[in-house]
Amino acid sequence: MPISLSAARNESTSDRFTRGRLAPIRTADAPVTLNGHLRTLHRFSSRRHFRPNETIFGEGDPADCVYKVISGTVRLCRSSPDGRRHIIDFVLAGDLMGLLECPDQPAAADAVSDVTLISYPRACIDRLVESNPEIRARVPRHLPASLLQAQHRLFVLGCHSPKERLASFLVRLADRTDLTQGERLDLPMGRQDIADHLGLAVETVYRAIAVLKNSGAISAPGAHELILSDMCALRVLAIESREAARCIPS
Amino acid sequence: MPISLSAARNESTSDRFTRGRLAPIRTADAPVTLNGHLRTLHRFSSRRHFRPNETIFGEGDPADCVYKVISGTVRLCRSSPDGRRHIIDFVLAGDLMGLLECPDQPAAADAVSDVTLISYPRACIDRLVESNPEIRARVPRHLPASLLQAQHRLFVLGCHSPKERLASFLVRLADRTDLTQGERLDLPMGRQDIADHLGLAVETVYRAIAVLKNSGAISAPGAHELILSDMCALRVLAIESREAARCIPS
DNA sequence: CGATGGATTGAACACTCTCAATACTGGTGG
DNA sequence: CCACCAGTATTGAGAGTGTTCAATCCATCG
Repeated sequence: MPISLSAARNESTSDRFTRGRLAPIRTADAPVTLNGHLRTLHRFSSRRHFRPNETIFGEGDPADCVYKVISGTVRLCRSSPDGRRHIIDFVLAGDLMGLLECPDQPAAADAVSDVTLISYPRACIDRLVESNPEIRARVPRHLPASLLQAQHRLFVLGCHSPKERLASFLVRLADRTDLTQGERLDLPMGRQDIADHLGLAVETVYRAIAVLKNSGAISAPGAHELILSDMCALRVLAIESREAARCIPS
Repeated sequence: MPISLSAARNESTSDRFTRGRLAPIRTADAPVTLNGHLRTLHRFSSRRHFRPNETIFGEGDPADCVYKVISGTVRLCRSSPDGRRHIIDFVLAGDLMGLLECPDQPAAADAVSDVTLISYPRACIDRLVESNPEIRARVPRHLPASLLQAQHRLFVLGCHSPKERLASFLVRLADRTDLTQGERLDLPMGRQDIADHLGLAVETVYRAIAVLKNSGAISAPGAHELILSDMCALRVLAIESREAARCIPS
């Protein structure tokens, strides 16, 4: 189960579903069951808080919960015995993680910044899903999205230069946070995290940032905030394969 | 005759199908419906053949079919306008492709070797799945597996040296073809394909192969077949993160 | 039996990584 | 309030590795 479905821009689905605001279902006995499960879900869910760099769960831990990140940023990483680390993805506020079915966590999760999340026992979720065709039809939409996302990142790691990787990363982050042109982009993660996410050395990340700054595509008021002044240029760099360069200048 | 013909055939198939020739679904008589769907599926499926390098479908084509590869090997690739190409994965005989729900193909597919496959209209599959809980329970298992696989490859591309990437690739190929120790591994794809899959230059692939040969881990009777003489060493190289080095010497 | 395209190897180069040094920053304690 | 400290950010220089360019070999095919 695990891995992160961080691509979950499907907020509407998850929100409604976790908060029990679903419209009543018309099939014979479904409503009762559904409400029962929702109650159970609510009863067993718990809100938790983590400090920066605190571990939420480790690689290989039993994957018995689904999490919804309320605030803060989480990183999902895999590491090899010799210390190399790869950050599969960052999970932002509003995203779900742990949706992927799998007996134990395929990646570790730890807090990048202060994190608040709600954990739901997987069994409850499963029952809820089973008992309700509507939910069933919606939840699995996350997977295809994550898979597409992963494939795109494979493309990036396989073919792109540091500058392009960074642009890719920034563009996606901006899109995920509904950033409007010129607004400040919050970068909760450190440079090392970015490096491990993009398959680069930290210094290379700094240099890529410097290059983008010099070219005028971005500016950096602080280490943890950027202004993407030229989204158009960034999108061109972050070659989005066939939907390439669909550039909408401000 | 190649592409246009096949595309045309595709079209007509799906057209006919989507024009509502299907029996309506009634929950009551599921068995009947199921059989009906199976019949429909059979009627609209078609067996097709492709020569090496022939295109099966292109990136962005409407994704209206699910394919089962009967024989041969297919490569799924994404490419950027400037010619860089990444091979997401190879599809081997017996594998399914096109299961991912998505309006249009996120990657192009073309034949590596001579390929025979059967295509099923997606809509048929969807109805079949909907109408049968057993099938429904099975089909979606593919996705989590693919996602895990993709995440593992991200790790490989992000953190591993050419030698390690090659080892990873070979080990997986061996595992997928149920290769027993010492047996010949068939490598249907060319060196360039391997390079594009591993995010390396062709020459680097040659050199990685040379290194593995010199270390005695593999030997190469021909360009398209290898003998993995030391699977153990290969698995150690192909650091499989937490299940690392689960080495079972012959 | 040339020819074309893939496989293979060599050498030079470019780029990223590594190592190392310096500058910030927030937090702590005097 | 300021000095200090630890961790992170940033920049520089050199080394190593993968890429690029170029040449050769080999096999399949007309």
